[in-house]
Amino acid sequence: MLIASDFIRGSTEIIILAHLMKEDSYGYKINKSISDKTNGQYELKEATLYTVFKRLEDMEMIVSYWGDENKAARRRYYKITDLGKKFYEESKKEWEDAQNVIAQLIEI
Amino acid sequence: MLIASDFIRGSTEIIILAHLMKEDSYGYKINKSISDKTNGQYELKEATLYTVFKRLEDMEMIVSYWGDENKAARRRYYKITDLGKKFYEESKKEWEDAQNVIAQLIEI
DNA sequence: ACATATACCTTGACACACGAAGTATAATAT
DNA sequence: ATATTATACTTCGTGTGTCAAGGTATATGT
Repeated sequence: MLIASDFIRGSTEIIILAHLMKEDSYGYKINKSISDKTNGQYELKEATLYTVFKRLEDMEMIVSYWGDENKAARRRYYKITDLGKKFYEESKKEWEDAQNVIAQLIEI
Repeated sequence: MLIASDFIRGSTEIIILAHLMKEDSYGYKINKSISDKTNGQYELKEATLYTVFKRLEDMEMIVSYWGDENKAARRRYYKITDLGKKFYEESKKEWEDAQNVIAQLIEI
């Protein structure tokens, strides 16, 4: 079953940052990873993905650099900054708080 | 701490329907209840609240009627329909699924 | 030659939440 | 008496995040 995007909205930044906490990565790979991890239940649309990268870079949560592939299509890698790491940890707490609040309100 | 509204987005309908599952109610009271239940961590803005009522009524999830108060300010009461009850139960399941998916993606 | 997979980018539209403002009555404080 | 606060609903315009639809480019398989 597919996940309604309005339930995910606002979580895309954290999801991407969570990936970058592990290692530098690039858009296409991150999206594949999301799709795999959720058994196809969820995947970001490309337009959304690159919009979020742009936003996170403007916020200085991530920086980007071109991979030196001489073979395949060029990849733009993203790296999380110290600010981004801090933001990720805080956002995760906020997310948990929000889930608790909503769960209480809808009586789960 | 206040809850970021993007974490709530998409949950407002369920939150309101959850209240109406208990009993018919009106906007002001529902919002007070939300504020009380969350110890002030969250409250819907009035514009949002009435927008959601409008949307739910258009979707035939709820119906409304004027209260017969002869004393205080007039109240518009809302009642959940059978369709609304069904929608509520389904949405709750979807919400839980979405939370599990996100939790997995951000490694909680 | 053609299709498919990889990989990135941009533009415009849409839906939801919200800020700001307004209307109206009842209760309470000064 | 009159000013303020609490109750209660409404409408209009704006902003943000997501997405549909389109595009570019290279490598590999058939």
